[in-house]
Order: sequence, then structure tokens, then C-alpha cells
Amino acid sequence: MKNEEKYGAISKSLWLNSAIISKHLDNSLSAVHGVGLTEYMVLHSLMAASNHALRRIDIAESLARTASGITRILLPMEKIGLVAKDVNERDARVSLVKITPAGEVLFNNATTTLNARSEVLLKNLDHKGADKFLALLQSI
Amino acid sequence: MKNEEKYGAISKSLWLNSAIISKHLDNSLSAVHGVGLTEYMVLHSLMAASNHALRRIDIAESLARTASGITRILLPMEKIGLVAKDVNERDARVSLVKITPAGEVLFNNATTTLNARSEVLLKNLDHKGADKFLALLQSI
DNA sequence: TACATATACTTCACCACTCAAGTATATATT
DNA sequence: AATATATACTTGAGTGGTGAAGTATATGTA
Repeated sequence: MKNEEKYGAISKSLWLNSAIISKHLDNSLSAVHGVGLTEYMVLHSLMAASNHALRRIDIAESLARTASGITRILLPMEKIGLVAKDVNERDARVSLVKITPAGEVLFNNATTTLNARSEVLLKNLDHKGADKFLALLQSI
Repeated sequence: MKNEEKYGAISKSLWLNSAIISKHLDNSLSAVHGVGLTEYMVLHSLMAASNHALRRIDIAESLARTASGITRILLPMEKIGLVAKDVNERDARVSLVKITPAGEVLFNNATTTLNARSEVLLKNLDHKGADKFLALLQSI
């Protein structure tokens, strides 16, 4: 019984803080740079990839989105020139995505915003309920 | 320079894990109970409130959503009987929301699902990159 | 070689939001 | 009491997704 209660508190701390934090960061990015957290994460994945290119389905899995969601997200990103299509010569089914120089610039600027915003968020959270969040993660 | 780098890693760990975790939990709740993480959080807020009732605008703020978003989320929740409207006699502008018995049942079931799913997630994350996440939070 | 099955997307119809603008009620100022 | 301003929503138009079904290419099996 006591373990159940304890784990319930851990779980709650996890979903509550995760949801609120990611939503706040998403709002900040949208307001300042016109891209949401998902778009930023796509750029981040591309930056981390070899050749700065990835398959759509791999992006989907790593971001916990569906393939169709990635298709829709990439469409406007291609239009404004943040990413571009690339072909895979060995498999005509895949449509690789690569980041453009403009995409890299936006990614770097957005990273600065995100770092600043994270700092503020962590301080705010500390006042309210972040201590539980921390305790949770230490206990894993 | 070194501090900047270190904080950058902390920030990244924060947004990446928060976004992925909340998305996974959202997906699980939707699949099992037909409600998303936002709806669950609304129910949670109501359960925690005195009289199990809240103003829409307070829900919006605590969940980092807009007032109009809350209006739209509550509409289907009212239709399926998870919440109900209540009036504030002192201020005719406010439209209080209260949780129904059916809402409480769903909330309790969803909590069980969420706890189980959180446990799995935390274990999975440990394999990949949760250690950074933990290190981050310990360092705050 | 032919056929079944799997993979990598894309498209359609729909839900989950956001911002800007509108409505109704409350509060402060004169 | 009259008017300006603020608050608590709601509505319209548009973006960020989802699941199911469709298309094109690849792979395994007889």
C-alpha cells in the first residue's frame, strides 16, 4: 500500500511537470521564432544525424509522433526553407529530410531562447512543486 | 563558456524528456480511455479543488492553455458527462466547471493506467538518456 | 518468375488546440 | 447615475496533430 502511494506521487509528478514544462516551452518558441517545440525537435534531430539527414519514419519514432504527423509538420518547414528533401538511391520509398543553412540559423537562435526560458521555468517550478519532481527522479 | 555548455545540456535534457514523456503518456491515455492528457489534467485539477469546481480561466492558467482552448476541451467532456456547468451567484460572467461522478470514475481508472505507463516509461528511458535527465534535476 | 507480405510514405476526415475579435457582466472614476 | 475600463468567457478562422486507408517500392518464398 505504501509503495503504491509513493509510486502514485512519483507518476503524478512525472506527467504533471512534463506536460506543463513542454507546453510552456512550446508557447515560448512559437511566440519568439514562429516554430513550435515539435519543429524545433525535428531540427535538433537533423543536426544530430550523420549528414544532417534522416528518414521521416525515424523522426516520427524518436519524437513519439506518427508518420503522417511528420509529413504534415515538414510541409510548411519545406516551404519556408528550413529543411529540404533528399533522395535515397538504394530505396525509392524513402524520402530523406535534410536541414538547410537557414534551418541551422533558426535552430541556433531557438536554442538560445530555449535555454533562457528553461532557466526561468526551473526557477519558477522550484517555488511550486519541482521539489517533488526532483525527488522522483532521484529515486529512479 | 563551460557554464553555458553545462546549462545547454540541462536545458536540452529538460525539453527533450518533457516533450517525449508527455507525448507518450498522452498517447497511452488516448488509446486506453479515449481522453488525452489535457483532459486528464482538467479532471485532476477539479479533483484537487475545493467543492470539486473551478473557473475556466483558472484551469487555463494552471495547464498553460488559453481560455478558448479550455472552452473547446470542455465541450465534448460535458457532452459525455465527465464534467458539468455550475453557476457563480456573485459573478454572472464566470461559468464554473465541476466534475461528475462519471468523471471521477474515469479519473481513477486513468490514474491507474498512467501510473503503470509511467513506470514502464521510466525504465525505458533509463536505457536511453534518462541518466542525463536525472543528473540535470539533481543539479538544480 | 510470380505472388504475398512488409515498408515508407501520403491523403482524407477529424480532433486539439491558438490568436483575434466579439459579447456580457463587473468594477472604478467622475 | 453615466461612462470607461477590466474580466470571463465564446466564436471564427487557421495550425498541429491522429488513425485509417491508399500508393509505390522492396523483400521473401514457391
